[in-house]
Amino acid sequence: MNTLGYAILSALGRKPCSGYELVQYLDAVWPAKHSQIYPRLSKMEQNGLLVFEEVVQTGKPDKKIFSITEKGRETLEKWVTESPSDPIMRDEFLIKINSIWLSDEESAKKLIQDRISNLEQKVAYRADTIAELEQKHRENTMSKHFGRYLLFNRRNMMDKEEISWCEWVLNLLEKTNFNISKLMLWLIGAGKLNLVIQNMMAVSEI
Amino acid sequence: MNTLGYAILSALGRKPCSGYELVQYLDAVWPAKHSQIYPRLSKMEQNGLLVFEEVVQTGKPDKKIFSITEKGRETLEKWVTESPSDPIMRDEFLIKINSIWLSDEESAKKLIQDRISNLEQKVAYRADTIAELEQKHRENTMSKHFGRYLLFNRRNMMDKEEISWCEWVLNLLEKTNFNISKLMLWLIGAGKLNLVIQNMMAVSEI
DNA sequence: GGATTCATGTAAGATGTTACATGATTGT
DNA sequence: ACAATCATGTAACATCTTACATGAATCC
Repeated sequence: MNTLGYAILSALGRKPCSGYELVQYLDAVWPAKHSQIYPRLSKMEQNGLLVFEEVVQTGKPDKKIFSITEKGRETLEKWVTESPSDPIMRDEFLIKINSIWLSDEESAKKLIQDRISNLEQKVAYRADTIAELEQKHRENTMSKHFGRYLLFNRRNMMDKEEISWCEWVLNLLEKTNFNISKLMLWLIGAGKLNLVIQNMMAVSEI
Repeated sequence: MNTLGYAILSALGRKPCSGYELVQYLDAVWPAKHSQIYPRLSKMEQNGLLVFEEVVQTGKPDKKIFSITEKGRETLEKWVTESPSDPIMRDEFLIKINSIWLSDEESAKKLIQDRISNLEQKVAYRADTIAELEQKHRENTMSKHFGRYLLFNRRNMMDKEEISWCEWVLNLLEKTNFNISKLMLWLIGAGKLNLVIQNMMAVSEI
C-alpha cells in the first residue's frame, strides 16, 4: 500500500464515496488524477480493504460507492500512528524567484503579481468550503469534518502569509526608484537585510 | 526540457557545479536524487545547454564541472518569464491529522510533538546556511546569493509558523482535561472555532 | 452548437525512488 | 571496525501525468 491508498482510506473513513467524488475530495490532501485512483480502488477492493456497491442511475452514468471495511479501518489506524515521511514541496515559482534577477524588473514584478492573484483566488475559493464545513459543525456531524476544517484553515493561513511575503517583495521593488541591485545594496549597506526579512510582516516602512 | 532541467540551469547560472554538488544545492529548491540528475545533465550537455570540464583529483574520485552555455542562459531567461505551474505539496502528516481522531489522544499528541521537533531541527539546521549566505552578501558576491537567501528565510518563516500551529493544537489538547471531542464541542458551543483558528498565533489563553 | 458535469476505465509516457556497482579517504 | 564523504553511473521499479475511449444531461 502506498500513501494514496491511505489517503483514500482516510477519506472513506469519513463517508463512503465514488471514485469520482474521491478525486475532488483528495485534491486538498493528496491530489491524484482519476487514472490513478480507479486502479488503486480495484486493488484495495481485491485486498479486502474496501467494498463497493454498484448504484444504477438514470441520466447519469452508473457508479460504484466504496466503503471502508473493518480490515481497512485497522490498516489505517495502524498507519496513522507511524511517523510520517518528510513533506515534499515542488514549486516552480521558487526556481523562478531564484533566477529572476537575470531578467528585467518588469518581469520580476509580473511574476510576483501573478502569484499574488493566484493565491488570492485560492483563498477566496477555499473560503466557501470553510463556511460549509463550519455549517456542518453546527449540524453536529462535526467530528468527521473537524480535521478537514483545520486543514483548510491552515492552508488559507499559509497562503495568506505567502501573499504578505509577495507584497513585501513587491513593495520593495515598487516603492521608489530602486532597482533590484540598488535595493540589495541598500539593504546590505544598512545591515538590515536579516532583520527586515525576519520581521517582514510587521514592517510597513523601510 | 522539464522543471528539473530548469532548476539545474538556475543553479549553474549562479556558479559551475559538479552533479554531486547539484544534488545538495537543489535540495532546497527542487529535490532530486543523483540517479535523476546525472542522466539529465548528459542530455542537457548533448543539447548544448551545458558544457563540462573533467577535473582529475587525487584521493577523491574525478569529477565533471558543468557550466551553463549561452544557449542555456537564453533558455532559462525565456522560461523564467512564463507563468509557473501550480505548486505541488505532498505531506503525509496532513492525511494523518485528518484521521488522527480515529485513534487515541496519546497518539495524536505524539504525532504533533514529533512534527514539532522535526520542524525545529530543520529551522536550526537552516540557520547555519542563512548565516553563511549573509556572510557572502558582505563579501560582495551577493547578487547571486540573494534569491537563495530570500528562499531560506521564507522556508524558515513558514516552518516556524507551522510550529506555532502545532503548538496551538497541542496546547488545546494538553492544557486541561479536554479530550478531543470535548474540545470540539466547546469550541463550537462558544462559536469561536473560526475566530480562534484565524488568530491562532495571537491567542495564548482560551 | 460547444463546454461542463457526471462517471469509469486503459495505455503510454514522464518523472521520481530504491537498489546495484565501485573505491579511496577521513572521522568516530 | 564502521560509517560517512566524495563522485559517477545504470537498472528496476513505483508513481504521476496526459491522452484515448464512451455517452447522456445540462448550461450558456
